[in-house]
Amino acid sequence: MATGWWKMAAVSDPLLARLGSVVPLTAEQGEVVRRLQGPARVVPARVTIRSENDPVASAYAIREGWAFACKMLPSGERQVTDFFLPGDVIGFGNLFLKVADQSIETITETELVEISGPAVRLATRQSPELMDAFLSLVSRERAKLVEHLVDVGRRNSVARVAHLLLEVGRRLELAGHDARNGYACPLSQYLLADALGLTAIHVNRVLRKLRLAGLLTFRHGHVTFHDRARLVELTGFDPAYVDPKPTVVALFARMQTNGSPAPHEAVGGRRH
Amino acid sequence: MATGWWKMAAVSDPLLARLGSVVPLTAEQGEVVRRLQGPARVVPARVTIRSENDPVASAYAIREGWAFACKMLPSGERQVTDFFLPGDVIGFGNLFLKVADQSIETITETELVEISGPAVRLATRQSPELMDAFLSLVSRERAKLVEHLVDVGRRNSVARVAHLLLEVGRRLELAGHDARNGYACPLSQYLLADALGLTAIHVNRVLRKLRLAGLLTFRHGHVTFHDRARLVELTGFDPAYVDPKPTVVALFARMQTNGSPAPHEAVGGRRH
DNA sequence: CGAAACGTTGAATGGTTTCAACAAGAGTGG
DNA sequence: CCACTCTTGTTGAAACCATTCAACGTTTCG
Repeated sequence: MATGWWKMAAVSDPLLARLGSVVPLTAEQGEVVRRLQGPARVVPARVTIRSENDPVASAYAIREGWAFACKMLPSGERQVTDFFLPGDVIGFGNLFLKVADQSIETITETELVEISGPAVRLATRQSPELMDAFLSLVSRERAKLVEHLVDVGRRNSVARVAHLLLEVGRRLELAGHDARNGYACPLSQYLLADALGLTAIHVNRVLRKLRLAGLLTFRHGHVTFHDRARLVELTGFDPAYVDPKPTVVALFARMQTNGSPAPHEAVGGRRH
Repeated sequence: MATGWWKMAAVSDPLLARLGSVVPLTAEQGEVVRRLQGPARVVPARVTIRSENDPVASAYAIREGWAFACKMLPSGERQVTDFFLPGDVIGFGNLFLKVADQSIETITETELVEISGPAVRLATRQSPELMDAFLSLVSRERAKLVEHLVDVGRRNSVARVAHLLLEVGRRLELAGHDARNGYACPLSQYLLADALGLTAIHVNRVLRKLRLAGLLTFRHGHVTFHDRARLVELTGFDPAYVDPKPTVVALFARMQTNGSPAPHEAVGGRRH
C-alpha cells in the first residue's frame, strides 16, 4: 500500500454489517457471526486468493481493498464476472460447489477475513434468521450476475462502460463512501475490458468518447461523473439490484401465520 | 400441443429427481418434497408465467415443455438469461428476493408444477439434507449464469451458438434423453439471438456457417451434431458446470466429525 | 385461405478488433 | 537519484465482424 491513494476506511466487521442490513440480528447472533470469521489477513495486490477448480472451503469478507472474480478460457482470454469492493462479502454462491468455478484475485493490496464454510453451514442450521440473511447474499450475487449478463449481451460499449462505473459508484455509496460525483477507482482498462467483453483499446476509446461528451471522466485512477442524469438515461441504470432490500422474510412470516403454506394461485395468462 | 413433435416423456416428479440427484433422500423426505408442490398445470406456448417485478412466492418444476427467463431493457430489447428444459427446476435463485428480477415465459406448451416458496423455507429448516440439496440447485443456477456470461463476453459468434447448443444437448442427456448426436429443439433463431447477444439474422448466418463447415445442423426444429469432437474443441465446452456433482456435503460432514469447524489455512501466494 | 411467426439472403453501414507504435507512470535496483 | 523495466494508457490505419435495412420464402395455425 505504498501509494495508498485508493485507501478507504475499513469496516470493522463487513460480514456482520451485510447480514445485519438484511435481517435484524440479536447480539447473540452477532456473536455467532463474528465466530464464523478467521483473523484478518493482508494480501498484496495481484495475488490469486483462490483458483478455478480449487476445493471451496471458505468465503471471504473484504475489509479493505479491491478484488475480482474471473474465469479463464482455454484460449487464454479471461472473463471477469464480478468486482469486489471494500466491505463486500464474496464467494457465498460458491460455498456449496465442490470446486470453485471462478478464480478470485486481488487488484490492490487487500485486507480480508476468511469465513469458514462448514461453520456457516452449522450456524445457518441453528438459526433460521442467519439462513435468511445468508440466502439473501447469495441472491444478491446472482442478481448482480444477471445484470452483468444484460450489460454484456444487450448494451452498446458506451452504455456498458458507463453502467459498470455507475454500479461500482452506487455500491461504494452503499458501503458508506461518498461516491455521488465520483470516486477513486483502481480498475485498469484491461480489467474493465475483460469484464465487459471488449478490448482494452476500445475501452480507452469509449472513455474518451464519454469524456468528450461531458458525461464522465475516468483518468489517473479517478472516476468523475459530470452529468449523472444523462448517464442514468443513457444506460438505463436502476440500482435496485444492488440496493439492500429487506428480504422476503416478512412476507413469508405473514403467510405462515395465515396457515397457508402452499398457495397455488392461477398462473398468469398474459401473452407476448 | 397440436403437433407434438418435440414432446418428450415427462418425469413423474422432476423436483424430487433433481434434489435426489444431489443428496440421497429418505422416503420420508421424499414425501415432504412431494408436498411442496401444487397440482400439475398445463400452460400454452408463449405465455408469461411470471413478470419482472412480480412478487415472488414460488418456484416451478417443468414436467414437460421448454421455457426461458429474460430481462427487458427500456429500449425494448431483451436478454434471455436461461433456458429451461423438461425436468428442470427453475426460480429457486429468485425465491429470496422480494420481487422477481427476470420474467419467465413458456416457449412450447408446458406442463409445470408450482413449488411454494414458504413451504420450501419451512422444509429446509426442518431438514438439513433438504437445505443442502436446495442450495445445490441454487449454486447450479449460478454456475450456468457464469458460463453464459463467459459465452457472451468472450466467445465469437460461431463458438457462442455452438456452445449453447452443446449445453442444451448435455442437459437433455442428463434428463434421460438421447441427445448425443442431436435433439428436437424448439428454440427460434430470435430466442438464440437474445440469449447470445446477437441478431437473429446473424444467428441464421452463423448456423449456415456451422452447417457448411460440417459441424452441426439446426433446421426444422432439430439439432444434429456432425462432428462432436471438433465442436467441443471449437467451443471449449466442458459440461462440468451442468453435471450434477455430489455436493460439498460429504466434505462438510468430514470436517465436522474432525471437530474443526473453522479452518483458516494460509491464503495462497500465487502471483499472476 | 390469410395472418403471423419464423427463416433466409444481399448489400451497405458501422462498430470493434487487430496490428503497430509510442507515451506516461509506478516500482526496482544499482 | 537515475536508469531501467513493466504495466498501463493512448492513438492511427486497416481489416473484420456484426448490424441494419429491405425483401422474399416458408411454415404454422386459426
